[in-house]
Amino acid sequence: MDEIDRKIIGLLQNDATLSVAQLADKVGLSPTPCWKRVQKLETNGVITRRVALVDPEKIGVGLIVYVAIEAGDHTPEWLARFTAAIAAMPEVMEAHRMAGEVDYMLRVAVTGMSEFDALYKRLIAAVPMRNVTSRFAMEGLKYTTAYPLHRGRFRDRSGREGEG
Amino acid sequence: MDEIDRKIIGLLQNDATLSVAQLADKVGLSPTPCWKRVQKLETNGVITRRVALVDPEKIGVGLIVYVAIEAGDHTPEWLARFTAAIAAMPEVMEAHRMAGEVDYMLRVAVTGMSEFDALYKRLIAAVPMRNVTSRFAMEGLKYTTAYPLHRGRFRDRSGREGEG
DNA sequence: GTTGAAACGCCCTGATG
DNA sequence: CATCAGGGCGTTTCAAC
Repeated sequence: MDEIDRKIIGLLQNDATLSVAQLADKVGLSPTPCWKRVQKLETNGVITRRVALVDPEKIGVGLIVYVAIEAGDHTPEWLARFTAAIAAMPEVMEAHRMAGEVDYMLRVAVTGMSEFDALYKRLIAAVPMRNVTSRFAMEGLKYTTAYPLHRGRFRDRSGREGEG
Repeated sequence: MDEIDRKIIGLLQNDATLSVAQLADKVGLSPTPCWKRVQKLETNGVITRRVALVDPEKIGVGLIVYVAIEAGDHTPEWLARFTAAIAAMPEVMEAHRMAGEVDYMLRVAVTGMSEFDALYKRLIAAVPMRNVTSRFAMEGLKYTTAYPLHRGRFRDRSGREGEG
């Protein structure tokens, strides 16, 4: 994982339709080794998948809601049931277990308030909640799936800190 | 935008490496019209881009933080400066203007606490803040870029409600 | 909508230096 | 790492039904 690998990742995170030839040109490599690097990034699990991004407004899921949840109780069973419940809900696009007051944060995409209300009811029916706070988005200011890449800050297999 | 289009979107949201032939087979179409539908979805802006998704842990950005912000003042200038500031910060992967108490929500990806602290300082230096509340993710339970697709609930060009 | 068939480019794999 | 060469697949466009 060197500077060239990071360049490849950065480019592919923004446009996965780039051909190996174009990619090689942009990172200053010939196609063959560039192709091998891409393969290795995929087999190593760095690049996990290639997907199409869709305009949510165009398909009618314009309402984004952030949901902060406090668990009803703190048991493995609760977590298991909660995890299974949100896994089965396509409207829940993201879920994290948090540090601090709030136990879980969800990012939800729905068509509108009525659909969100239905989701809320399914959620509280699936598992007991101590508190649920929903925050509704009015306007999207920024959205990207590209993670930030740092000049040479990473941790390699041996566990040492790296610096490009 | 009919049921077949929605199937195509659903499949491509999960795997953009599918060939037109495979896609056509899965949606019950022959390759030619299937290819035309994909083209139309792209020119109409439904499919906006194709990107590679990366494992954040593998590239060292394992810390996800949700930041709730109350604006220092409510003026167009504040919003303009804030928007410009976060646009220039690759660590800020998502930003929404919210309804209710919290004015803005950010989703941030960083290498660790020290980097988050540096980002926080850049943020409050860029524009005055009334309140900033940061919540740190311990564990990711779910993540998808695929928006939910509803059986025939959409709004077509003429503005009428549609039902498949 | 369907099938069939072209042309072209790219993917992927070897070989060599 | 670079370059060259090749087979095979997929895309893209065309024709006709």
